[in-house]
Amino acid sequence: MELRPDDGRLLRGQRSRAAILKAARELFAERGFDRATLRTIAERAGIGASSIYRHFQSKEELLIAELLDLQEESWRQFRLDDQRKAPTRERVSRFLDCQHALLAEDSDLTLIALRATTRPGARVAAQVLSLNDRTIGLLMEIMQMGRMQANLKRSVDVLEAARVVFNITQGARIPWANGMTDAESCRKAIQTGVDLLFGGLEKSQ
Amino acid sequence: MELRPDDGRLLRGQRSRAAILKAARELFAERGFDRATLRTIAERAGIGASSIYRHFQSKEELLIAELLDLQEESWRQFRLDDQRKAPTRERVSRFLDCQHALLAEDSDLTLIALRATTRPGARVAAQVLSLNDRTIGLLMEIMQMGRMQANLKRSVDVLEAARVVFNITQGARIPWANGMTDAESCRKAIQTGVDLLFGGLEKSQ
DNA sequence: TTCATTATGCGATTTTGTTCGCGTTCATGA
DNA sequence: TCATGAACGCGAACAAAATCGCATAATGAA
Repeated sequence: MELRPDDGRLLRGQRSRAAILKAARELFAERGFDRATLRTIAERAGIGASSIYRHFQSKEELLIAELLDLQEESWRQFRLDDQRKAPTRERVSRFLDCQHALLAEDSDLTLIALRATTRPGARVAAQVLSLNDRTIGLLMEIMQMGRMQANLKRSVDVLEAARVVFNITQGARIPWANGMTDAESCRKAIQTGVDLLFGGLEKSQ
Repeated sequence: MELRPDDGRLLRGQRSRAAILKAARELFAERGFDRATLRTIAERAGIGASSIYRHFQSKEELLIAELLDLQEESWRQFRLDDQRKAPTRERVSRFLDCQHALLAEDSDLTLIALRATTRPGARVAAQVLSLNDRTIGLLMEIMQMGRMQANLKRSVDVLEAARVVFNITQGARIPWANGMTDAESCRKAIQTGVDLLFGGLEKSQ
């Protein structure tokens, strides 16, 4: 039987879900993902620890929900003043800068998203991979436009190119998220990588 | 006080360590990393579960030891008939093919190595990151030679270029390790990525 | 020998993510 | 009014990695 959207049980559930997410965000920010236990999150949210599993399938999902919002926001900011006629390289750079600006505030997010992709079969892995695919899709869109405008070589496989760009960002963030480089070096590494990709390595004769 | 290398305690420790690694490899191969518990590993190795921690700091380290061997082996195979005068692109491709051929037999290894890099502060994370750096170093060597032989543009930052190549491989392996593509598609994705990087995306005028 | 030191081994315990069984609440329909 | 079913909540329990305190064995120094 179908429940009406304003059913009292559903409403209570939504309040709980929101309280859990709020508590989780706070505690992740205070102690980091691994040090924030589900029991303390539940306590702050005012419910029992096991009740969390009525709303999320795993601890990681608590963070991924946040990553999803963040990505949406970065795309929104990018589109805010995207010059569709600008050179493809510049558009890609701006896209990555928008993303970096937001991600740079929370290295845990990057790390846990990556960790989630090492849980084959889990729903959270599929979520992150599909989120990655959406990012790749947007990059592909930008590059496809460049290819049409004869800005890029016609021989370029835009899907593969978008994947390469994505992998460059992903790879550059790992040392940063491990505290081995700062956010600015991470940004520069991404930019350098993109420049190399666009310009190519081989001497043109 | 310094212990002699043939001290009875050290020898016993080495035997235990070897037994643990042997049992771990077998069980990882039989059930995969996550399904192999430390208790069963310890049981097969003929020791107590907690004793494993005398020799390794975490379960993941048991697998990383294997990854280390595998990398050494792939480098050995690469050097076996490396044509130092061949075009840089070809040398890089061969390098990656050697690596892929060995890794393709064990997707768990790739996945757990990646997961290990999401454990900031842990020794295993540093181990994997430093192993990655060695791979990047070898790639850099190859490209530096190409740059000297005027095979690559002089403006190329070989370290960054090597990082990009590495990130391409790393990124391409995630969907494969999650069972979303097969090993051959993974290999092709790596090759396509490298080709794009060498050729560049932009139209040369 | 005796004592101190060091590496190793181990059972008990802790920690933490997750599952289970049961109860509660709330709308619906006969 | 009362049974039904669905979403939610919870304490107990489970699973597995990791920690702790203590015991044992091996060696060298006194």
